[in-house]
Amino acid sequence: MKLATWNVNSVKARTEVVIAWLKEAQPDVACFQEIKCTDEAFPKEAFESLGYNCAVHGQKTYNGVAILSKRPIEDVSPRLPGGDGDDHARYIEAVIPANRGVVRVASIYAPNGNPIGTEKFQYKLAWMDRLARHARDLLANEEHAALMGDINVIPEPEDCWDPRAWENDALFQPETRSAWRRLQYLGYTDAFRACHAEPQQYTFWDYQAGCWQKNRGIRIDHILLSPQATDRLKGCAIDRHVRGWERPSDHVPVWCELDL
DNA sequence: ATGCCGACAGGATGTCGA
Repeated sequence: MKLATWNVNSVKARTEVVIAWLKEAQPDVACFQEIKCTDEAFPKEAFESLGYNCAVHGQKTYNGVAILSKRPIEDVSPRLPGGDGDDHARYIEAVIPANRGVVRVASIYAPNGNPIGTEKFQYKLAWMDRLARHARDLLANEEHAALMGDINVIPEPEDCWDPRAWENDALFQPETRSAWRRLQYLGYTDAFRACHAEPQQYTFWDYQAGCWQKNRGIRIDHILLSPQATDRLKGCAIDRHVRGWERPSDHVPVWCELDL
């Protein structure tokens, strides 16, 4: 079973690119972030014609997440527990039946948090705390779970082209990286790092300053697997080439294969 | 240097992203 995540940076502006990638990659499940549209404006029919069911938690202009699945989508919950008054559409979770058992998947768009020293950074940390609490609660189910998305964390210095360039950025603060480690201490595995040791493997390249051409990127899109899902992990990869397509997102898809 | 790019809403240019 192939599970993928991709921050598409507007699904309306990217529909053709997304369709091209779905046809090429053929994921069983695809989690999208930053769809930047309401549920009504989501181009469901285009994806349904490729055989996908859609669960959408949209929002006008900003944020917005979705789950596409070739199999039925069950038990959809369109928010992360604990967000009192938080109206950002940053989380959707559902259960997908597999050949053997089920897999719980979440499409996650964690806050950016810049600039540091502001309420935006506090919001980022509070949101990561909520994510950790919910991730902890999910472990009690002892099920296959894949928490995937734009987590907006650079885990280690080797996950960016120049750590000094990121030292004042919210994505690389000690508190941010601590929140990331907490998810792993709970028992979740970074699927990409479980499969690959090479440094400088990126999922995002800024549109500006020729970052793509110079390969100045960061690895911020992640797949976190529960222990049960990790035991089924067969492989994980970054679809880097998609960044070179016409009118690309600034992020590229990340996917993993689970023996389910 | 806080811009360089790109999407959005709206109908000019400010906000946001990372």
